[in-house]
Amino acid sequence: MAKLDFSPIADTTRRAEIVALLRRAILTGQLEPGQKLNELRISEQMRVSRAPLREAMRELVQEGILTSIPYAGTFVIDVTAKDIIDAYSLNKVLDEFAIELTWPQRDQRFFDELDRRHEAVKQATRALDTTRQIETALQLHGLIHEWADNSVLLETWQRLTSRLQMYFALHQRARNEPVPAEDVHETYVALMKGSDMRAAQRHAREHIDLDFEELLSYARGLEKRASKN
Amino acid sequence: MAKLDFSPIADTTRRAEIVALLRRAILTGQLEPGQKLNELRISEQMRVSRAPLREAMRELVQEGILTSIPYAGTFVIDVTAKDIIDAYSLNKVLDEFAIELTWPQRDQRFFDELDRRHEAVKQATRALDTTRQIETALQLHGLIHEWADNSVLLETWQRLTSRLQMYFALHQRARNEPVPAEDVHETYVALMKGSDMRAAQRHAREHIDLDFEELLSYARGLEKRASKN
DNA sequence: GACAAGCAGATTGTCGACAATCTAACAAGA
DNA sequence: TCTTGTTAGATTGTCGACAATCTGCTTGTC
Repeated sequence: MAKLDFSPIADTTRRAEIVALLRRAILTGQLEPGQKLNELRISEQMRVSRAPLREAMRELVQEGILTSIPYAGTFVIDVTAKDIIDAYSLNKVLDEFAIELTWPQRDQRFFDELDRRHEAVKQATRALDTTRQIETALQLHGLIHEWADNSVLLETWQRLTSRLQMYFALHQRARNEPVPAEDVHETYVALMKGSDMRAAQRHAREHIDLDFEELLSYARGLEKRASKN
Repeated sequence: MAKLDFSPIADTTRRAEIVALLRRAILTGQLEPGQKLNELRISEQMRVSRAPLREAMRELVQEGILTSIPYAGTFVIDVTAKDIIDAYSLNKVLDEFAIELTWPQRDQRFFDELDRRHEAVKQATRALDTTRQIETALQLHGLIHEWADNSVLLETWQRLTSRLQMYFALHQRARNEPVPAEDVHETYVALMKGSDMRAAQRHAREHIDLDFEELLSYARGLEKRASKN
């Protein structure tokens, strides 16, 4: 028999498609933080009944990007400066752990995949596609978590990433400048190919802090705006 | 005005109650790993319709203790030795982080709460109430995560804890001996009250490893049994 | 004008029924 | 005997309607 790997077939339920649609809308900032999701309106727009929509929303609530208040409604989570700080500081810890687990397992396939994802970021950057740039950067970043061979870590990181992606998207949306033009991942990729694990861990931590400062200033702006109400 | 803290009123939806019921059934091992949840049967037993039940199940799927296959059913997650290893190794990392965050914030209220929870564990142990013993031990363990003042960390730890509680419950159920009789938390509490943070972190890691060995042997048994089918 | 009671509209929560899909058993053919 | 097609039953996925709850406005009273 030919040894062909079939990928799992796509989810065929409306629910799964709704989840994907909503998640994308939230993570790209099309649905803004705090905004209420009206079930009737959305279900009519999507041409589905409220049952699968509500189930989809329950999933996203547990995923941490929606929040629900009984009999009041379901809302996109609010973004506070503290949330961003918390998410980032945990992300650092997870990254250090992921690098530690991945390190002894690096092989040619890992390096190839690293390059592939790095290339995808550069391409999105050249195309000035900010949404895609965020996505690809997080995917590059996520390789160590996939490679770490720890399903709980991967799952945890993916949950965290949802929020990070949302924060970045909001940030990008807020300032209308184009994205950081130059390639900030060059050093990271080089270090992950190198032989000094501690250095890689250190850089991951510092590199994060870099983007972080920008995000935080955005979040502080949000805070101020909110406190006026 | 009298400064009285009101606790939030109970969730009034059926969905929330169903979630609580199902979670408890799973975490105490009344529903076994791999077991299928028949929607019609459960909804009849609980005297509710399938809609809130299905929404509840979606939540528990995202919580990581159920797994769903479209048109096939929703099942209690399987427990493999690797899952336990993964969960525990991540738990160690989170613990170290939580201790680091909590350390500078420890105050009298913290110490009091530590003692209170410690006392609850001892009481459950004396009463030979294994289920409650697991619960209280995890609550004692969770104090550092609550005190760390990092909402993302807390949320992450709670997700992880669900599984740990399930693993422990299964383990306790498997062997019919009474639980570890003596108080294994004495040292931990003392260290958390002390002044050597590194020592506390080290102990948390080692103490975990202790219980861990027992759990693992249980998981390996499961593996063997599964591979025979 | 301030305030409470009550009503109307909108929205969420829940229900029972129907449609789509899967599973397992059986039959037909090579 | 093995494979393939068919069918019946059971189960999950989805729908439209109804019940419970909230919100904001109006009304009446002081």
